[in-house]
Amino acid sequence: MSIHAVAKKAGVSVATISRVFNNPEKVSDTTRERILRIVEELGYTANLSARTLRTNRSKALGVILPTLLNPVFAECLNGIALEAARHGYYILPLTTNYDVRQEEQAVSHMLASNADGVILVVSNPFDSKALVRLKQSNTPYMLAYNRHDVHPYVSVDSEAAIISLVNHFYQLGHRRIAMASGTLHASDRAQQRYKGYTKAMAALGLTPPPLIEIPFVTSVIDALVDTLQSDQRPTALICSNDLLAIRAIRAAHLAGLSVPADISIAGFDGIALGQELTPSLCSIAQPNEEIGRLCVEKLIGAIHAHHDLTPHDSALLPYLLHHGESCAKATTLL
Amino acid sequence: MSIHAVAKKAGVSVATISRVFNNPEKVSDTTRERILRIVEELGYTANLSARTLRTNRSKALGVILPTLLNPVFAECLNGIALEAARHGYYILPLTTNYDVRQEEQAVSHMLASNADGVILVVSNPFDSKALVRLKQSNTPYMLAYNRHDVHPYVSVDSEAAIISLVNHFYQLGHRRIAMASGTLHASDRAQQRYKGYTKAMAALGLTPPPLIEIPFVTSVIDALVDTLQSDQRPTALICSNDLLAIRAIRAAHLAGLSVPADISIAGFDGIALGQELTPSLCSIAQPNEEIGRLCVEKLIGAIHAHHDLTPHDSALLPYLLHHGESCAKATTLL
DNA sequence: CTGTTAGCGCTTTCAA
DNA sequence: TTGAAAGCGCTAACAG
Repeated sequence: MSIHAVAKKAGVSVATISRVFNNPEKVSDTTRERILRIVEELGYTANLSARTLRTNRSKALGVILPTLLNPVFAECLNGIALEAARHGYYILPLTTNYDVRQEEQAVSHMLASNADGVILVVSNPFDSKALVRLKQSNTPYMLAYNRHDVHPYVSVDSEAAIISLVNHFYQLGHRRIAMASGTLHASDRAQQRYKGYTKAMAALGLTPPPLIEIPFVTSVIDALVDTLQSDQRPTALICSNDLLAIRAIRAAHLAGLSVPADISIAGFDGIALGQELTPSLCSIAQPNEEIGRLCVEKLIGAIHAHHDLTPHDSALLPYLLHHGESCAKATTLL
Repeated sequence: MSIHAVAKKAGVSVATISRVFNNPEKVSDTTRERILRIVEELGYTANLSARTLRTNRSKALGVILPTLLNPVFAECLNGIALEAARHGYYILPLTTNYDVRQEEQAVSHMLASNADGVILVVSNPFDSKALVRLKQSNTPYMLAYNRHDVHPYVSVDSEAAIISLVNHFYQLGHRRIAMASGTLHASDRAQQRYKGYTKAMAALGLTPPPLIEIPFVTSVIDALVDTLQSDQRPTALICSNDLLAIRAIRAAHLAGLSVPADISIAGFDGIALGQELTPSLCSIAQPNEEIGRLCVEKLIGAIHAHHDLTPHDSALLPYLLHHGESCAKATTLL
């Protein structure tokens, strides 16, 4: 079913059919309507590969994310999808599972697929070959969640966010405030969050216990139960993301502690599900959908203006401290 | 950066470059290696639009899902992505937000994008225009989660699953077993699950209370709190999916009930997160990744064999009853 | 083993 | 307002 079949049936040239879709005002009302009827009747849809090849524009935005199993990214993708659709763009999502090799492949795929722009989150923007490749390609792109001086990004100030969280705990009477994180070197966000933690602790004159760094392969619960059972256990635990916080709550439960009576636990990300849990999750909430939406808005702006995005286009969005039930005042017993 | 640039730089014809990628054995070792070096140097990647247009194969599988905000579908997509990658296929995911109009658009987009096959879950396969369109297109497709006699699908026997769950509750001493569900007409799965519930209750000689049907727009918690506070409240509640069950647990909490001491709550889907919660979620677990994986396997088999998939290719995968902490023996007080 | 060439379906200039 | 025709980048005969 090609444009030729439609042209033949309508008794016009293929150019006219094409115009009906791309420059409808250049076709007389009567023929346009007749053609549209035939198109409907035949169920014709333009072949996007041919269109893309010819115009060198795909109307598709590539989206490269670590995983969709973490709702943070699913929420962000949702924001991207809605805004893209609003502008008549398709999206081409790909996940990398936090693997730099896959990040590079994903970028290659986006370029090969003629994506008009790319939104991506990489493990580490400071040594990402994928990012270099993308920058060289002259395809407009936007980092989400990552932050780097020479690349445009949309993110939140994680460091400041954690500082405000530590201060919040302090005001609730907590002194033994610990932090748990995934592998630090695998994520610049985790690094920023940890940095905020050490800064805040220092500013308060508190000695931070060593970071509880949990490798990907390790069971979070196994890693935490020991710490939580020691008699020098923290009264408050900051987790570098919400999924980790949920597991920490379970670890506390298995260690015989109740949350928040015995220990306060907070996360980072603000996944929607956190508010539905019992206890509801205390978390630094990022505007995940809005991060995605804004990336699209800026990207499409750049595409239409025929210019690339620069660090000057970066944006830092406000975060929110969700006061969930998983955090409470420190008991004076410890 | 086209194939011509590479050919020019290598001093060969474009055909040779093409062969290096598609029939490497037809090119002498020395030229092949030289060309690969140049390709690397130039960062050349074949233009997929051109390739697809020419070959009429995209090596892409379309995936149409209701939403990625429900982990069931994110998990399924993950299974799809892994298996597709293993076979050298890309995926082209699209979400429809349970909207039939968007389902139709998604199918159109997949056809326009020359997807070699499509995996989809629709609201209701019995009146889906999207599904009819797809069937007529001669593009191989596979339904996931849905079940219908004239379409190929991969799913689980939801009805039998719920029956076993009701019996499980019965054996735990529960008699007032209620069910909550999203809008029934919007999902054939919800219908199957409800049917299993009424059948099982009848077989046990129990009178089922009316289904608690919760429209999309309504707050689940508001909808449930009343029921849970009545003195004829159920001692066990079956939710037609895990997200609903998580909200029901919260509603119980707000109604002053503790789970599972006062009320047992079970879900359906077996999202991975359910096992990390406290209490861990009792749920009928579907093999979500395997459902996705199998869809891909069958689809690629059909693509390579140049035949369509038929109802004969359908598969019903085994489910598992996760005995989570959210369910327990009925207290004899009621 | 390598080159020449037609043509996939579409858009777009140019001419009528 | 419409048509003819070139050409986007690639693959796959076919020829050598």
